[in-house]
Amino acid sequence: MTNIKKVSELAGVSTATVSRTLKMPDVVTEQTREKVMKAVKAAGYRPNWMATSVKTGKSNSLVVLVPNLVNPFFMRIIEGIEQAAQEHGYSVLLGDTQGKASRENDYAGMVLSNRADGLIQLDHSFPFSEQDAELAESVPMVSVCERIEGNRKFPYVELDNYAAGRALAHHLVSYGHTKFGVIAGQRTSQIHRDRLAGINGVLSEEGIPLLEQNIVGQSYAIETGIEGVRELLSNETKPTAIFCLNDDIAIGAMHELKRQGFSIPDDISVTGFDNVKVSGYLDPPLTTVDQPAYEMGRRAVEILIKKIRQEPLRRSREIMPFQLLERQSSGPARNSADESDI
Amino acid sequence: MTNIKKVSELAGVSTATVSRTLKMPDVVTEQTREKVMKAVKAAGYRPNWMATSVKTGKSNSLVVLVPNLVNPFFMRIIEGIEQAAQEHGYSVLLGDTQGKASRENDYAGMVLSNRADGLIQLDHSFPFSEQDAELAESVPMVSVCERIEGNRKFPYVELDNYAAGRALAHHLVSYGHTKFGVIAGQRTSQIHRDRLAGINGVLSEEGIPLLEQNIVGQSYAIETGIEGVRELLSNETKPTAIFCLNDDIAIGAMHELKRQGFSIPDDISVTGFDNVKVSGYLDPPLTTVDQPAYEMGRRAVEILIKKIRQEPLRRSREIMPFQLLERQSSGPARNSADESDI
DNA sequence: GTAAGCAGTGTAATCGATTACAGTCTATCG
DNA sequence: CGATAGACTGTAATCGATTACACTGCTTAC
Repeated sequence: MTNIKKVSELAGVSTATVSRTLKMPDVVTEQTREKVMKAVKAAGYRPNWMATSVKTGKSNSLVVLVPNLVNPFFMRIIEGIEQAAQEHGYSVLLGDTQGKASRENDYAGMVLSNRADGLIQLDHSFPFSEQDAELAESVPMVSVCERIEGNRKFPYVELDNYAAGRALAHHLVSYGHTKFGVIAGQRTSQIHRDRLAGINGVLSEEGIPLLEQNIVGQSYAIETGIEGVRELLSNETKPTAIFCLNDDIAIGAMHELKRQGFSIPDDISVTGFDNVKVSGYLDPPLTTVDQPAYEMGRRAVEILIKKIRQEPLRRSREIMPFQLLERQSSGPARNSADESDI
Repeated sequence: MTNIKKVSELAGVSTATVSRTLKMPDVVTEQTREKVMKAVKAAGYRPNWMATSVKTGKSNSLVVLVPNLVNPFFMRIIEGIEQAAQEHGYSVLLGDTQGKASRENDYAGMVLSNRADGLIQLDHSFPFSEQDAELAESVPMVSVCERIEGNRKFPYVELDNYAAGRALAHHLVSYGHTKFGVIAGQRTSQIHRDRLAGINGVLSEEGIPLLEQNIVGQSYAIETGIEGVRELLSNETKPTAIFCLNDDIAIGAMHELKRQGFSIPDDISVTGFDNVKVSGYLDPPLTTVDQPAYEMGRRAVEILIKKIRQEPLRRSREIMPFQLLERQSSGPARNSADESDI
């Protein structure tokens, strides 16, 4: 292994000078700088990252906790995180938690053992274990999309999910829909509550009931959409419009509806959430809410780095703008009241 | 910061004993073990990861170089990588290269500076810069899906892309197709060459020509599929079947074909490659080749760790099995020879 | 001509661990 | 009873850097 000592011997200077040449080139003479640089090249020397980290106490790494890697929406966020981190000289440790607490504990522990300087949580849970909870209070941590549960004071970057829920609801109500179904994801998350509250807000203002039995599903997967549709259609009052709480669910829902011979949106309208790449290329293209996922990832990193550097935050909540994308999976409600069978 | 010294004072033992209690619990007395563990708990102590790494010379991290995070196929691979790494006590540093050499250099450099112990490359390029090339010879590196270019001797895990190309071609030829189009991704990659060679192999055996002008596209994106279809349909002889060299391209191609009023597969058959999650839920579901992406990621890690530990490899090429999924986007070729307009 | 100041470099302490080596204590054996 | 082995524990060197402090030599000011 080529270390700083070897280089210093090669260059005929002290290790201190080598270190200075590399970190603060302007404090050494041009002569020595040249000597040192030549030795560095000759030896193929790279400072040992770990050693530098021990000394400086900074790892220049961030951990990102993701419940599920395959969701393209998360990946957009992570892309933003990765870019911004890179630009600030940080690197990203990937923590696929699969939503399991033990995994979260493990990855979150990285910050406590100086393996990472900060933590970005994409899920809604507090990722530390009970016994680490106290230590964790001072850990730089930010959540994106979700809000960390409990009355913790961690900053977060999220969408105005309530308003987005309202926007979608208004959109469908204005098309004359009165019978709704909802296929939900993780029920325990704040996202779920906010989106549903937004939808419910509009519906109750309009005097439209949303029965508990018409809210089905509990995971953000394509299969949930399929099962959700089956469940909704087995109820006595069939919906003419289905809110899917993310695009994957909507993909499954649309697939199953078409398989059963329903036409979208003529028989039933479907909406999603997130605007993943494919949703614009489905048949029909999916009406959904666009989230600036990439930008949200970037913002999370900027906030986190401020936290790490102990710079003051202007605000601890960052609400990003959404955009309702009215595409062709939603349309006017059927006129007649009886489409009990096709 | 709570360090080992503080704990040792708290427990009334030496730092050596603390270290031993944590790493080799069986060499200390039960008494001291208890004392130490109590102090560890009381102080909320976690060994400093960086310090351990400096001493042991191992970072227990792997870098993964990905050209594009949003491709769900890559994410499946990374999921496998992440899982396997975790199980072996390694963590994953994510390197989104965007296909740029400078980025690759940066991330690959992590191994040279002891920030990571090994490297997994998902792209086909040799990720080190010219001046690092020599040092890089001894770096533990594995490529997945792709093969690192140049006559380097790095192990890789891949599909039999040639055979998979042949399988798809056989499938379409057996349906009576004779006029083909290909929408390709990255032309420089080995994958591209192998898949195309497989297709070409079958076609030439069958005496079916594949003109250069019917091979279009050069990136693995949905938009490539759209543009590719436009380009193919503007040629004088229109294809009755289109090979898309990945599923994203196929998604775009199907979308554009349907937009132009073509029926799939009645007018034109479409095939993909990779079997990403959504491809089974498209309308019609996409005929494609399934790659065991998750498993490939796992295998890559296993091989890499063997390399890191300098254990001998049984073989340096790992060819994974594929599976042709015949779904509904492909079917019999139209009988008539003239479907010049619809 | 001497003191002060400054630029450039070296010496050695330090970061937080691990671990070779040495030392202490107890148990066992002849 | 003394020697010896074995079980624990402590001391201090070490990993590969960074950096406070000290030192040297030169310039400038009085």
